[in-house]
Amino acid sequence: MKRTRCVVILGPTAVGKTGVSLDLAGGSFEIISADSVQVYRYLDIGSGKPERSERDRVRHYLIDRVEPDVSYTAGDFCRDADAAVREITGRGKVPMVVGGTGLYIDSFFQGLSDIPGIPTDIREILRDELRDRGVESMHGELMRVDPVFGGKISPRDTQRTLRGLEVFRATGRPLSSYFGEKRRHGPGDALFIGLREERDILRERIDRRVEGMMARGFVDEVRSLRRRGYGPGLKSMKSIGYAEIHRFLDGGMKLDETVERIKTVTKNYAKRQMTWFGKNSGVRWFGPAESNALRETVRRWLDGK
RNA sequence: GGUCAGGUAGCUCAGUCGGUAGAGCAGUGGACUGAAAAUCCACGUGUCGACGGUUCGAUUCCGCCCCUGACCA
Repeated sequence: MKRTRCVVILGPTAVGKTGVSLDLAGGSFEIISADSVQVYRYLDIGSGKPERSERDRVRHYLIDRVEPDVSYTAGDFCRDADAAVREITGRGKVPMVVGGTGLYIDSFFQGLSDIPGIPTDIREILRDELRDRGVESMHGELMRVDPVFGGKISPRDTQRTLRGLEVFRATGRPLSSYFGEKRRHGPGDALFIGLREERDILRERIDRRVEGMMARGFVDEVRSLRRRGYGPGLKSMKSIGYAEIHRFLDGGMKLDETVERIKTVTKNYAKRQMTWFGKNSGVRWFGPAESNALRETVRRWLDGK
């Protein structure tokens, strides 16, 4: 078996990826969700998961993959997506990767360096040190052990500073020393399709989408998450909307402010996604009026074995 | 009607002991190797409410007017 064929649908939030992918799926595709929030069980409304009925119609992978208290990563995604691709092709179908998490998609198709997992105690120690010393001091330490990586990031970039340090402490090697060693993951033969929408229209769609989530009981969803013991400290609960509603439930914001805030941060996010995907060469972009051309492109690609 | 507090960037506000002003948020552009819906970087000229006065010079001081809020009637 050589290169597995695969279609990828990407684009900013609220652009309509779910609808388009379900339209295209027909009987020949099964969908792999490349979405860092839809992987979590119980995060349904706020993550914009496809409806149950839609998931019954077309088989979906990597939705509800883990409980909300685990920390799912890009590496996990690569492994899981790999297995899903194998399963789908084994069933005689074509995998369609659909999602807006650029890091997941790039990691899967361009590969991720093979860095060992980090023991949780190292992460905990780092978090304590961060609290005591502050980011800049931590970044100073990173500059001593990995000036290449440290020099590329801001001294205030908490996330990457900690990442650099945890890799060094766990493996004794600078993170940057792994960068040359890439392991290829995804299928080599993929058709990348980007969904685009005019900026102002996308912003309006986001407003309506957030309002729809609130109407469908987003707040209750977060309440029940809390009842199950999934509090605001969890990684999954830092996701857009969830973090804001936790704050609302803790009395930190009024409801109307919360809704406005969610709309705003969703728009911020859509912009970041467009920046990410914009860098991606080899993506064929389609607007909302070009669904026929899109369909035709996919059909031709499928037939052109 | 009176008193007090305000009217400064799209929004919330800071400031100028008189020399035409700057933060946060928003917005725009960008980065991105296992938390990525995360994390981070860059970009700040606007009749400083209107009109007069004082002054070499007023957004700043004075007068008057308009608007907003609170309180008193």
